Amino acid sequence: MLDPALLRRSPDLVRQALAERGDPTALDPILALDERHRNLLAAIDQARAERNALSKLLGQAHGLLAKEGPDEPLPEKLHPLLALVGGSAARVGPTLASVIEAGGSVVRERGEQMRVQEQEERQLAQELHRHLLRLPNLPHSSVPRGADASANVVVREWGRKPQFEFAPRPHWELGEGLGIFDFERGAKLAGARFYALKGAGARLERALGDFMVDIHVREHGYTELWIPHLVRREMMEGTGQLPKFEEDAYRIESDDLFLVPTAEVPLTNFHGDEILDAAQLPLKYVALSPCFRREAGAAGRDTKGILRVHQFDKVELVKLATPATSYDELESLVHDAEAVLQRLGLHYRVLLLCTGDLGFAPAKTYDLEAWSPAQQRYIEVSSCSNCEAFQARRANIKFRPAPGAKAEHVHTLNGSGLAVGRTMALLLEHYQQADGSVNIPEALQPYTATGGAPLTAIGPGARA
RNA sequence: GGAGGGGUGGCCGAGCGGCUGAAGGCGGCGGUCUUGAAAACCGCUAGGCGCAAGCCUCAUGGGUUCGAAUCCCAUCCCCUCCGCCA
Repeated sequence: MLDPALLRRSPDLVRQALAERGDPTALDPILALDERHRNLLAAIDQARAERNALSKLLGQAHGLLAKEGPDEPLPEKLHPLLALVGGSAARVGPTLASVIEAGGSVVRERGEQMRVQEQEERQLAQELHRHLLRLPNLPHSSVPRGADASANVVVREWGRKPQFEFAPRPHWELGEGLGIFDFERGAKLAGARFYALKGAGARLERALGDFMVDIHVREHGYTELWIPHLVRREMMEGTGQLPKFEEDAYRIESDDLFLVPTAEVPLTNFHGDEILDAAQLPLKYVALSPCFRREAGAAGRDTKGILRVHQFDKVELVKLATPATSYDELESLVHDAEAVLQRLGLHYRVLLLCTGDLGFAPAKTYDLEAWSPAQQRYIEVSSCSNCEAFQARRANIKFRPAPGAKAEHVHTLNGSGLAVGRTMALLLEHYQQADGSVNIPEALQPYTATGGAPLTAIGPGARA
């Protein structure tokens, strides 16, 4: 969600930024709604102030009435009542009882009016909120302008395209040939775009996930989290998947829960409705989780292999940072993700997405794309973004810059570190041999072997 | 699934229908004292909107009332016990 104050203060700036994102959705209806809403609020405010004042005096009058009796004249300090009731002692009558009666009916009337106004106000507020939730984030000033992916900028490349003395085969052929992918049975179980892994394939999936999490925990200082894979609707709203993209998500109707499309949702919302100490920031979390996506609208794309499927594993990185450091944190987040590809020896490039290719919540995004020798193209294996306060505002995540200071929204960042399924696919293609076998890169071998360093204890101070 | 308890400020926790935006404690901040620190003592310390006056917020919505954190109804959420169970 954008800062409503910004919309009011600099509508032109916002309009322009939204246009650059290719989403010139009318800001103007929102501004109009906002104005109506605020006017109404002011009116209600004033009406309520008057009613409160009257009520308070009436309360005192009631007190006197109980003590003194109904025919007491109105004491001096309650004379303001007469003005509020809209009469003089002569018209209303000089006694306590008569003033109370007149006052009561005035308040009742005003209450009726206010009730109507309040109802309208609530509707306006809701409508405004609905609109605001559908407005995408504004691009950061360092984001290149462009209408679509063709305007993305290659920031750097790492490694080299592997050369083969034979025609490299695509991962789905390799996987089926080795008997480690089973597309048919996956589809039998759950339908198209689901698959199964077998033997070394299943092991490789687990190994890759562990390998990635360990790097981030041990070397990059992230705290591992294990989180629910089903989340409430509000969490999906918090990170921006809802309300606009509900058709992309799997939903459990009986409980109105959603299967997470990415661990970004539970990780980012982990501190929802909290005020954090500045000293704890940045918070860095990593989780390995399955991701569920309906891929609505992707019909016909990437139908072969495991690049576009309804369920895959992903290691996700999330940071909560102060606004002052969030862009530095974004750079280091990208490096954290890159480290995994480097360790695996996979050639990749880093892409800075242009305004038109930016997702809904991010202000700035780098994509990591690894090379597919078989398809002769780069495949996205990670997307690292700074969402600034966009998600924090929705999820209500704040921090206190200094003790006693006013709480501000944190900046939220997220990035894949990495998508496990796609990484496995590209790894198979990279390390394939002429005979259809595949070598396991050295860095991964401790994880594909059984055993490893045993966990001997869990306790305070233990490094997980 | 059955029965019950509960949702109040950064946290814990009180709160006769009006003087309660809310006692008390913890935590935090500032001060006194001290060579310094601790302890002790004193003071300050919810959020939102608004230039301000002021208004809103005691889970959410509705109702009763001149007036609701306090009474009634509905919804959501949390917890406890029992049953079932990886």
